[in-house]
Amino acid sequence: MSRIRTAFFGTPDFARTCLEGLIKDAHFEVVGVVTQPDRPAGRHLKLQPSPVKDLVQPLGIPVLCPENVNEPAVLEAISQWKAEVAVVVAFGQILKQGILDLFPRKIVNVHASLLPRWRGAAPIQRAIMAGDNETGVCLQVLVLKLDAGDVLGTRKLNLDEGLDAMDVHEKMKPLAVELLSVDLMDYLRGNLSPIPQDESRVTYASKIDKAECRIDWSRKAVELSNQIRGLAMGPSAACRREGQILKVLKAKVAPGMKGQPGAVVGVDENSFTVACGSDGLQVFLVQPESRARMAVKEYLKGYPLAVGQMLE
RNA sequence: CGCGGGGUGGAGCAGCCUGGUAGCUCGUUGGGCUCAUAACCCAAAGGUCGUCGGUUCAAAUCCGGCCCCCGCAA
Repeated sequence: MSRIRTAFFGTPDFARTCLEGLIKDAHFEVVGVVTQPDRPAGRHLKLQPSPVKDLVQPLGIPVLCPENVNEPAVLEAISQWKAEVAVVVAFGQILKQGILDLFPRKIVNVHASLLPRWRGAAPIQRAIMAGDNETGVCLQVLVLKLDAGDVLGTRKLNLDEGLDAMDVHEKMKPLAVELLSVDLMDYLRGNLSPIPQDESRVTYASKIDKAECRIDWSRKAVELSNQIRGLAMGPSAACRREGQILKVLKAKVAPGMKGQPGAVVGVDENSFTVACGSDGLQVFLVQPESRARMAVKEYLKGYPLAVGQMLE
């Protein structure tokens, strides 16, 4: 059995998991990887390799880290790999026609939503923030228009168990790997017909803006819960206590709690509850400014809260 | 040299500015109360105050070096 020569484009942790899956899969031979250049990151802004580069470098697989993949020189280097198929997962750069031409109908993308819903940058977060009941992962043929390709396969994920973006991200990993090992193979063998997206159902998942992280206590508790869960992976939702930022990382709706929005209306050993526009929000995990995240149980020992106190 | 916060009994914090008895909320252990308890009452154990040096009669506190941790940002 000859293995399919495969090129991989990806950058963060999620892409790394997908790549690991491909490398372990005997049907594929990963002959080259493209990822984002090392970026300054961490506490002193030292250059850090992407998770994908980190995985692949010790394995001796060729890696390209171009500032812009669409440069002719980069295209040329990629074509040298003589890959038959390309897989793109959270790469972070827009692929233009030049790349697509290297892999006619054989460049596919794993996208973390149920396309055509949530095309774009932050699909997991947007699905949760919008209060969707389900989301998922799908495999699509890459086309020039962002996330608008024919869909090859889908794996659904129920969203209604208080999962936050971090949880969903983790649950999606094995589903993505499955799409690449099963659905992609089916497609390449011609056993699967691509399904065009229904353009009337398209929504866009624009990237998260920091301004969206502010908790507005006058909103409904259920909306705040969605906001908190959706932002759990990125910057996190935050309010202020006496001028200091207080991130809220885990909370649930406390039905029936009433009070002036932002007022603490209940405190017990493991949580505190804040009144919202409707119902209340019971908070379990927080992160004070300049501190590590901590359970509210611990938080209350050092930062006592009393009923009646206001959060902004 | 990206910006900022911090290292104080097992946990989360206060005390530092204005040097002079190691504090708070918990936890742990023992005892009491109780039909009972994760509740309540009493008591106890447990800390080289990150580290090295300096100033001082005296340093958790002031000064300097070093180590470590965290947040923001990207």
